[in-house]
Amino acid sequence: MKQNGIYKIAELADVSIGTVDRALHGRSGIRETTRNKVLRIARELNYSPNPAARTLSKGKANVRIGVCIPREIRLYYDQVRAGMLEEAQRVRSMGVELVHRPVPRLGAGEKKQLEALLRDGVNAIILTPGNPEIAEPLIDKAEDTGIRVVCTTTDAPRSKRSSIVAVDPELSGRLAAELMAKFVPAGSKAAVVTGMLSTTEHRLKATGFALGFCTECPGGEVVAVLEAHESEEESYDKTCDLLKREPRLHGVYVSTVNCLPVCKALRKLNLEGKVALITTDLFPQMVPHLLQGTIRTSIYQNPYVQGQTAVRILVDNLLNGANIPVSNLISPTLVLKSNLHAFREASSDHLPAHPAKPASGFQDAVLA
Amino acid sequence: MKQNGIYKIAELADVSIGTVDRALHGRSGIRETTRNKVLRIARELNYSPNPAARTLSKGKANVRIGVCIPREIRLYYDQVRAGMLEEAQRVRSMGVELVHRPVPRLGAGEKKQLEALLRDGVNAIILTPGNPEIAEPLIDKAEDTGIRVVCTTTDAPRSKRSSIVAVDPELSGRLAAELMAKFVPAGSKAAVVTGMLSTTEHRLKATGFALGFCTECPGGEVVAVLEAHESEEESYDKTCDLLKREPRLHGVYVSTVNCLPVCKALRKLNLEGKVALITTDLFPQMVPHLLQGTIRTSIYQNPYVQGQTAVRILVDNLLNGANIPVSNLISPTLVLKSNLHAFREASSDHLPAHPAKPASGFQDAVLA
DNA sequence: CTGAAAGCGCTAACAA
DNA sequence: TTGTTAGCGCTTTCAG
Repeated sequence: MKQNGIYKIAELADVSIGTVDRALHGRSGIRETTRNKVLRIARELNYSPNPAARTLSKGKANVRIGVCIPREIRLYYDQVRAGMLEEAQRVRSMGVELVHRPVPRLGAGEKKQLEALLRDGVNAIILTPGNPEIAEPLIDKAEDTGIRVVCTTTDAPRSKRSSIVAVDPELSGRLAAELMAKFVPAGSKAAVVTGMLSTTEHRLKATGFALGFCTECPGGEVVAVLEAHESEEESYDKTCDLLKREPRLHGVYVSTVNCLPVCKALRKLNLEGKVALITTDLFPQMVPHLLQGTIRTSIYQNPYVQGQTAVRILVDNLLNGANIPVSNLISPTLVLKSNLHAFREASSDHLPAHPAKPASGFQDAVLA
Repeated sequence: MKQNGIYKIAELADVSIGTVDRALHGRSGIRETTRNKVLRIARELNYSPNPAARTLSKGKANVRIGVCIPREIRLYYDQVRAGMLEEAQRVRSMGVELVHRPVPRLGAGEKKQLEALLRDGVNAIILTPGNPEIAEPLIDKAEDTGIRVVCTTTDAPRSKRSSIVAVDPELSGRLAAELMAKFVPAGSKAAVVTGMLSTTEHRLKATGFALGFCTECPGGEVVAVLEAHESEEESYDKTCDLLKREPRLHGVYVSTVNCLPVCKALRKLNLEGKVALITTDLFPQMVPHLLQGTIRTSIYQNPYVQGQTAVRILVDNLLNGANIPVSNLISPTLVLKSNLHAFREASSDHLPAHPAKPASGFQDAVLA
């Protein structure tokens, strides 16, 4: 007389565990009435499967999560990937595995890679949609088949994606504005350098900054929003123009990762440290500018945590049936001179994971 | 012919799986030579046990983690606890359970509770040592028995604890100083309000601030370090004294959670907004002071993440045999007006975890 | 359509 | 001191 799980259901429904299994999984070869009876009882029992048993029984690769993100931009996506890998590693023994289908650059060929993931038969997808119009139908198709899609860093808000893991762009902009207002005198002029305002995230950062700056800086004004399309040259040229055109400019907020050309322009015009610069994210080449004060602070999007979180919520859902939070808008972190070394991107000693003392339990014996 | 895990070892060692089990777990009833042979082979095979199988076989409560932290201080420990519970919940199906042995206040009766935990036979302990001298021998005793001890928020650096999860106190102080230097004019005077300088954390925060302020603020000077011993009255009185004594004081850094008396003192002397105040952590009563600018920013220690992390590293170790990082010094986060609502302590809508769409897989059927 | 049975890798009780 | 065996809850295959 088994008293647990699937056996209990079988007993109450007066069928075999095989039939219970068929009912629970929507498999074929079962009469509708039987299925309904089993499902009803399962619900009454508040049944929830035992992930350990399932993992053990199925063997490896219970849960396959497809990942489609760019290969690299200034380390940003490397960090996202690292976060995902770490989290996947933790649950590997539970049969979770990642299936990578990277795109070379954001949005480049994501249709092909997404289609490949669907063919691969993954159970869920993590994606940075670069081209929402193209990605949306595929996202919707996946979700309609029961494949969860989580967007990260960028969003496809009009799709059926289950969740978004990203920083709140409007908040980023407002945070930048609040700080800028503390750095520059009242009545200052400020500008934004962004990618493309047609991208939702960039637009929200820009408007967040503009609104925040007006509120926080008495008499302050945002005199320009430069679209640099992630091009170093365009960014440099437009910034130089602006700096010449607006001699009373006191602050610049760069809302993309593309801040080096702006630093270069400031140096060229001998304005380093005079114009307050607030940037986005962090990579090694930014470190000297932060240390010498050209960059006052940077709004860090925590790519590592984003990757971790995306995997985590999917695993929780797939393994434990946990709900997926509709959105995971994380608050950005501020990079300053004093905490600079605490960020992975700026510290040379990657992951100082000491071997620690011999582990407990059986490991004691094995490692001894 | 089983080819995996314990069977493989048994086959190669030419013993039964029962013997392998005995060897691996240091159980009795096995000859030393046999044990060594088995262990050698296990190591050669790079054997690592299957947590799913183990969980399934052992039934519930595979891994019990003892928790000894204060019941509450301004919500801080509530957040720590929430983080621990969430993380434990995620792995409950893997047989992880928390055993709570709280103390009423930091350090109050922790000897008794720690001893109780040892009697309870927990596999690991999470602790906020309030009284390092008292806790240390017990920590050492636990570690000597193979019971991992992780300290969080506060440390017992001279004990054998396996790890510490906390913010870097020196970094907190330096960060406060760097910001203070950006808020006040050159040549300003500043002060620190702390708990007791005999506590390592408080001392490090104070010295971090002092050093940082001298470096970052040209001509700046830290004119006082007030020890308030977490007493509201003492804090208020000493702050009032200081403000009267030092009319040219431009900044105050409160390195404990005890900031309300300082706000009160500033109001009393009509200095709200004139003296830049930087605080530590966050609780609802601070919100108005942040919004109106009395508190310029607060150094948030992320108690929720600390709780999460402490449980997480122990589970990873106990379940997967992962190494325990020697230290987990997390970087503090800055609370400002714009991101205020992103913190759990300041937002009314606790955990807006939407039910999301029907889950995938079998859940579809069950929940349908 | 449904049932029976053999594992998945490990633990624990019982034999030898 | 060592071997054998019956589960743990679920999946999957093979018979009915």
